[in-house]
Amino acid sequence: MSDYEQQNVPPSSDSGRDALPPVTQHARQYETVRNAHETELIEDYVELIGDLIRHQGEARAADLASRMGVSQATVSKMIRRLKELGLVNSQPYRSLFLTEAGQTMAETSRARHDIVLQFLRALGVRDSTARIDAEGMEHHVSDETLAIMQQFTEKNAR
Amino acid sequence: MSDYEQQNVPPSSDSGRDALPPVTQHARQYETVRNAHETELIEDYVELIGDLIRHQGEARAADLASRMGVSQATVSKMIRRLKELGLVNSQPYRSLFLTEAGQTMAETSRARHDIVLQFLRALGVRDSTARIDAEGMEHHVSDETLAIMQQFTEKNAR
DNA sequence: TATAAAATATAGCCAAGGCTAACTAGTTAG
DNA sequence: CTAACTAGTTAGCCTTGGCTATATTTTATA
Ligand SMILES: [Mn+2]
Ligand SMILES: [Mn+2]
Ligand SMILES: [Mn+2]
Ligand SMILES: [Mn+2]
Repeated sequence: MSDYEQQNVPPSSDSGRDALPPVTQHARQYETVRNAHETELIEDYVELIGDLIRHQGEARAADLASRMGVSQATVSKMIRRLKELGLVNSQPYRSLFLTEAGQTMAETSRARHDIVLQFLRALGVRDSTARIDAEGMEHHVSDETLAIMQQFTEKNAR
Repeated sequence: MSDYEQQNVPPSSDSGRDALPPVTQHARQYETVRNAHETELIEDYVELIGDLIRHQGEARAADLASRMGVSQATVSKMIRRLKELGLVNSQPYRSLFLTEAGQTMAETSRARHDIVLQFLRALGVRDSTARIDAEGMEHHVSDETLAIMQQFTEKNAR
């Protein structure tokens, strides 16, 4: 009964600047983000396993835990998932290996990660900040944008 | 007993190019990403509610659902969370309002979102791609990088 | 070579963020 | 003014990705 309205500035045609995107396109934006989040962690783990093998000769669960900043139990559970997904091979209590599919994913992810990182550095972002930002951004950069970043980096300095 | 080793290329000093970051710093990268993911959705909802109010005069749960590409049940649950967090006010079955805190968050998020979007456009990314990428990237861009993006956009065209 | 320590695994708990199905409240048309 | 439709809520289920505590297995050391 009593009107509880608090403000309710009416549309008045064009209140703000940029209009809202069409509903379908808008929904696609968020859907893309949700999809990226589904694979993000998987990619980071696989990429890290690949990096550990390249840099230290082997990947142990304990290294994953300390580098990820997460408990060993969390890593253990994740490794089970990676095996189920056919990305990792290992015997219990032994170090980890990437399957063919895992190696492919690791390479793809690392390449993408590097492009984003180098782009940020080329833009003028400090190295430690660039590393942090790249870790999150890499999963949300389209191929189109990635290509443009790579060109930019090539042109602008090293 | 039998050796199951598959490859195991030893460290050989410097296998790859860029060395791995120190463990603590490396962990901080992933922690930052995890933190961003905790607030991401909240920010997107609040930002969207603000945008709907600005552009259509009110924000209804149904609009949130169609724009987010998600079921009404999901939105309803989220709204309860937003209320618990003190970001949103509403009576059951009525439209949504932002609290003071909610408005502040909406403005901050929108400003950040716009900077990232305009930066991508200035870089040369097509509009529809830029919108998709910005929706995910915005949550992983540090203040430092954001400032640099803004400068870049100002210098480089519109 | 026992035994202590370190690494890995498993169990069980929790919160977030999806979903469908069933129910309830508001709004609109006849 | 009632019936039908639309909008919003609630319940219950699921997966993901954290955690702690407790086993188990390997590895190192006395
Ligand atoms: Mn990452
Ligand atoms: Mn993300
Ligand atoms: Mn946004
Ligand atoms: Mn977003």
